[in-house]
Amino acid sequence: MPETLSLVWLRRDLRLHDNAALYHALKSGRPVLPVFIFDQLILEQLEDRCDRRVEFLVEEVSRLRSELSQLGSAIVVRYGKPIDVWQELIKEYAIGDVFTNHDYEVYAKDRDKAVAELLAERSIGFHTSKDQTIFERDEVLTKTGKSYTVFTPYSRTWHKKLTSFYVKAYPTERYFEHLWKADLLPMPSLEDMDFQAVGNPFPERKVSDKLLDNYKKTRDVPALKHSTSELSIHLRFGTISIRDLARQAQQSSDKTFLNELCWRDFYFQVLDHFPHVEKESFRRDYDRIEWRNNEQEFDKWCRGETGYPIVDAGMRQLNSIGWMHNRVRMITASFLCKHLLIDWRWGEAYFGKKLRDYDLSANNGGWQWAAGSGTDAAPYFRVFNPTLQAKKFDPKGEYIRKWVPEVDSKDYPHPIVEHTFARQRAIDAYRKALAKG
DNA sequence: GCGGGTTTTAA
DNA sequence: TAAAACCCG
Repeated sequence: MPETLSLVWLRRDLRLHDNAALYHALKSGRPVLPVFIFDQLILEQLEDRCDRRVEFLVEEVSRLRSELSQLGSAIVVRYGKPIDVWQELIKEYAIGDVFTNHDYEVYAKDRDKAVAELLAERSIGFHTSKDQTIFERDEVLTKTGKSYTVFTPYSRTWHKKLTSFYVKAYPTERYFEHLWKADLLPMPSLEDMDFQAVGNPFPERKVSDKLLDNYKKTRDVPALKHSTSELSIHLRFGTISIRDLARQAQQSSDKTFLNELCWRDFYFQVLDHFPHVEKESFRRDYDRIEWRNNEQEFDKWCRGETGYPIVDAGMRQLNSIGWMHNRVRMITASFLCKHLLIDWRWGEAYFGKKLRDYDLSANNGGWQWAAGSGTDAAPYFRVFNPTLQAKKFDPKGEYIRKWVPEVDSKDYPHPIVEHTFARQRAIDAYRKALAKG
């Protein structure tokens, strides 16, 4: 009779340090074997066969594999449909319990439910934990027990609740001897999954105290090297612990970065409580807006050829490195929704395709904020002026010239639409949609 | 078996 | 942070 194991299913928590599910598995009294599944359902839908996210995953899973090997243990890595892989694993291993961390996306919740049911049929326990957020679901509620839909009151409650206990790391290291003793197991390569490497380096998985102390000043200056933490990809895949990071941010004199982590929790709980936001506007009457959805204009926006330098710089940065500075994300998003009157879902999907740090909750929250259709939205008649935004946040035009070197030449296109006209057109379209009600 | 101090756990 | 578990004389 083979030894009964506890499996830890890693998904977007690719680390052994301070991992809730791993911790609980290690304390389950059974030898622990980690598992990672490259989800065929997601990967085969990616159009571009050079994808930084897949590349990052391969790199990081491979790193975990080495770490575990040094500890005398192993990780099972498979490519396939999650439910099929679990069918295989049930046959191959004597599984007592499965441990994993919460995921808040609709697809993920359905997937986990299906796997939990499959395991339940064999009397295998499925235990889930909070790990990627500081507070989730119903941990931050109004006095009347309702979920917040406006950030400021949410953040007040969030910060009040944030005692040192909630940012304490799970001491997994103490129980590493409970890892199952096993030899290295094979893992699929990027090529096996029909992807190719881009090869550019990923940002560091740490942040300096100096950056956090000056975050309020630097974070809106896209021209500045390391203007922001650039940790988004690590937060996306859990290669950094949110608790370690929050603890560090809490100790900083400037609490701006900590508040950004609060925004992150906010959008996770919005998606969890209001799953309709994935496809529809949070405020449903915003889906009555008659978008122009001009495809030629959309293509120009995608390529960074709108004739608005800050917008073009942002889009070219995105296309070139798979990342865009957050200040510029707001400007480009606003421009698409308001100036071009293109459905926020088109822009959201484009960012989703290109961003190496793509996260559904944050991306959707940001886009719905820009469109004005979301939680905590500014009134619709407030339309970003891209020229003023550029003057304010890139006064010397350094960021613009880095990504749009031909900006001062005659080759640079004329503005795709005149600002004052576009602004009024947007306000009229919004007013018309929202008045019907 | 008891006081007390220290470590671990809780999520 | 607070309670429980552990350790030691």
